[in-house]
Formats: sequence, C-alpha cells, structure tokens
Amino acid sequence: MPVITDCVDCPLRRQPLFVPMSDEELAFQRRFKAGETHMQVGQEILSQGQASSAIYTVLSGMAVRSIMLEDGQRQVISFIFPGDLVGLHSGIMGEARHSVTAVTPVVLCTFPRNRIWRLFKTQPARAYDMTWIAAVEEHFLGETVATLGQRDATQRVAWALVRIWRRLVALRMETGGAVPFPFRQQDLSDALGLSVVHTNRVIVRLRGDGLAEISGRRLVMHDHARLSQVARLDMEKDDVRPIL
Amino acid sequence: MPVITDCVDCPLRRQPLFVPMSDEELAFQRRFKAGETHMQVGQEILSQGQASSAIYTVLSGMAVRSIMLEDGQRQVISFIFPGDLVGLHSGIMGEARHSVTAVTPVVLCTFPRNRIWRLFKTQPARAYDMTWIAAVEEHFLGETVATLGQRDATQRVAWALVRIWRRLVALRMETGGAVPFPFRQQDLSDALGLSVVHTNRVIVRLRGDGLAEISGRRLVMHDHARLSQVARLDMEKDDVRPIL
DNA sequence: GTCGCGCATTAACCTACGTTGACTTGAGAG
DNA sequence: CTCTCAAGTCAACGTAGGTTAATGCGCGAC
Repeated sequence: MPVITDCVDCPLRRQPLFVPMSDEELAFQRRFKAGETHMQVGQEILSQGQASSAIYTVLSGMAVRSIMLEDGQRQVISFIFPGDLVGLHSGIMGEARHSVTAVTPVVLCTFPRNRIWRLFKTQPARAYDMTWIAAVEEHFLGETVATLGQRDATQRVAWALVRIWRRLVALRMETGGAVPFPFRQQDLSDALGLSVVHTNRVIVRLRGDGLAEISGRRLVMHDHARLSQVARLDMEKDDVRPIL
Repeated sequence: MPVITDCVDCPLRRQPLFVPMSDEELAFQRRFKAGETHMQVGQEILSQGQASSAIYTVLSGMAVRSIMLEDGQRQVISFIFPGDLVGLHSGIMGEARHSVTAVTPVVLCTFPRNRIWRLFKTQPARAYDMTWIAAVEEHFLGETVATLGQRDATQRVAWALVRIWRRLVALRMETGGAVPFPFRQQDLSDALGLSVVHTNRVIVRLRGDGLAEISGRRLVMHDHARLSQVARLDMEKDDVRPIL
C-alpha cells in the first residue's frame, strides 16, 4: 500500500514556480484532498465524452491533453506537467471534451467534484487561485493558437521544446543539461499541426545545428538562447502560478 | 449624456444563451457594475502590454482579441460578442497579453479590478460563474487549436463562419437568414492562420456552392447543415453559460 | 459629382510541408 | 541472445496554400 503524501510535505508547493500557501490554506487543502490516484503509462486520466467525478493536481509524472476528431485525427492541446490542474472544466461543465493520457507513470491528488462548491463558499482565496489557474491556462492556449497560426515548422518545434524545457527547469528537473522528455515525435507533431515526417526533419536539423537534441527519452538543451530566438520566445522570467 | 443600463433591465441576461440570475445575484451585480464605457470602431478596449484597471462585459457590439507578434504578424485569438467577458486574465495576471479591438461601436459594463476580490469573498456563486466563464473560454480555445492544427483551409473558414453564425443566432441577432458580420477578411485570415488571398478563394467558393456568403457587412447563411458538415461541427445545442 | 482609399477579387507562380513507403534502431519479452 | 514491435530516419514526389502584384469596387469626404 503506497503512502499518501500529506500536503504539508508536498514537494511541489515549495518549488519557486508556485505561489506559496498560507497555513490556513494548507489546512483546508489537506481536507480538500480526497486521496491519490496512480496511473500507468498509456492510461487515460480523463476520457473525452465521459463525465468526470473529480479534478486532479498532477503530483508527479507527465501527460498529454488531446482531442480526437471525428475523422480520426488527433490534436494535442497541451502537455501536462507536475503542478498542473487537470479536469477543471470537465469538473465545471460536466463532461470531458478532451482526453488526458499519461505518458509516464502519474500520481494525482484527487479533489472530488462535489467539494468544489464548498471550496468556493469557504475558501475565496483558493477559489481565486482556481480562476487564476484557469487564466494562466487560457494564456498558454492563446500562445499556442498564435504559434499554430503564424509560425512555420521550425519555429513551432523550437517553441515547443523551449516551453517544455523551461517548465521542467522551473520544476528543478534538469540534470546535466537535460530534462526528461517522455513524449514521442508523434505527440509533438499532433501538438504542432505537422506531420511526423516533417517534425522529424526539423528535429534532425536542430540537432545538427547544435541547438537541442532528443535522445534516450531526454531533451538535451545545447543552446537555450539561440533556440529561444528561433522560437521567437524572449527570455522573460516565467510567472509564478498558484497550485491546488 | 447616455443613460446607463440598469442590470435589472439588461437585455442580455434574458437571452436563452445565458444562465438566469437570482435576485440576490442581480442585486450584487448592480453594485459591482461601476459604469459603462463606449468605444469607437478601431479603438482598443485592452492593449497588449498595458496594465488594465477593469474587467468588462460586452453589452453590445463586437471586437477581436488578438496578439501582435514581434515580427509584425497578427494572430486573432477569438472574436468577441455581446455577453463575453473581456480582460479576466489581464485583471488577474496584471498586464494584458493581448489586445481587444472594437470592430463595431461597443458598449461595455465596467467592473473595477479591485472589486474582483470582494466578489470572491462575498459572492461565491458569482465567483464560481467567473471560473465557469474561464472554463468555457478555455474550451473554445482548445477547439481553435484543434482547428488550426488539423483542418484544411475550407474546413477552417467553414468552422469560423458556423461558430459566428451560431453565436449570433443564439443572441437573436439573425434577421432574414443573415447576421451582422463586421469582420474583414483580413481578420478572418489572421484568426485562421491563412493568407487573405487564400481565405478569399475559399469564401468565393463557399458562396458559389450556395453554402454561405458575406455581403454588405452581413453573413448570409444559405445552408447551415451542409456548412456545419464541411466544418465538421455537429449540430449539438450550444451550452448555456453564465454572464457577469 | 469625383477623388481617394480601404477592402475584395483574381491570376501566375513558387515553396513549405504532406504522403508514401522503405529502412534503421533500440528496448523489452521470452 | 534474438525476436518483435514501436519509434525514429530518410528519400522521392505531389499539392495546398503562400506571395506578389494587378484590378475592381463601394463609400465617405469635400
């Protein structure tokens, strides 16, 4: 039987990426958390079209959020990392409009759906944070739309790699100039609206140019500054965000 | 001096598209609303990079939400219609990451930023609605990402036209098989990641095929079912949403 | 009226990316 | 150790959509 992480000991909330929690918030959080769920690689945390009974914070592991279109094409909407909130809008709107699939083993904090309303009633600060999280998410999606709409293949791939890199660095998951990269090239291309073949062409070229490379399920960043330039991302500090 | 609409008389909240408000909510809303702002065509309701001091609900008129990229390209993130909430995440995150530009004269209900926190403290139901709105918005953005990532030009244009059509029909703005369409083809192409030239090719073809046409600042829908099919949008009822 | 201007429309040409299909590599199963 | 299967890589060729640039057209200014 695995031991459940007490929120007090949660390794995530101390990360500089996240807004610190007050003692009172922490106390509420411990009661709000109903338990933990463990998912295997390939398992669906959320399934498109299914009602979902809970929202989750990813404690560890990674996943992809994707929509399957009627004609069988898949769009990856976003990559999911530790600290991300999953299922907010299925929780609010009733039915999941997308799937979330684990690409590594994933541990989730579970917050039952029917407690969300209590959170809004008794914990306005936490409710505010939830809206804040939704706003951050929306901001990223806007950036994604801009990337898909206006960038060419090279810029898109560079953008995705830099975004993933920065997020994992902020989570202190960088070791020896590399971060875990459990996504397949197929996931990347489904996220960027490119064919796998062309995504691969770009990745090979970026590697040849000494900018970054993917090898052994890890992303090795050789030249963050130059790759950011290719991606047209400035070097601005990532904003902190709340965590549930 | 223009007369300010009392929330009690607000023509929007009665529309079937929106979740009805309780008397108590309505009472709060009247105090929450600080006033109205009128914008001219071309004016910016929100400017990318500027701090914004308020959030707004669009009472009437239309706008586009867009990002200007460093190299001068513009991505239209979404089209804004009456009932939409504008500036939620600039309000929460401090600085606007995108611009919102009026494409018709626009009337806005103004909610000062510093009252948002009071809303969360005293009106959990309204706070919940705000999160709900953010979730609906996020859902649409996800659909946009999927459209830009996986659809070809014809499907994209059809998708945009159907989305706009349905929203304006839900707002009861349809007359004689047509709705107002104040957007330029340039706006459409910036939203869909296409060149104006190609967008025009598609529009001309859709018109020739008797599906829909844009003429005289109006969108005439000749065959909603068939166009929806082209857009790969099913005929599902649009969900209701709250309004602030 | 007619001038000026932003927007829609069209045609000719070109390229970035998709498609198909074959080959390689590597990791886990037995 | 080697078999298998999924993922990565690569080349050849085709096409959707970009680019450029010219023309048409309504509409407000005066």
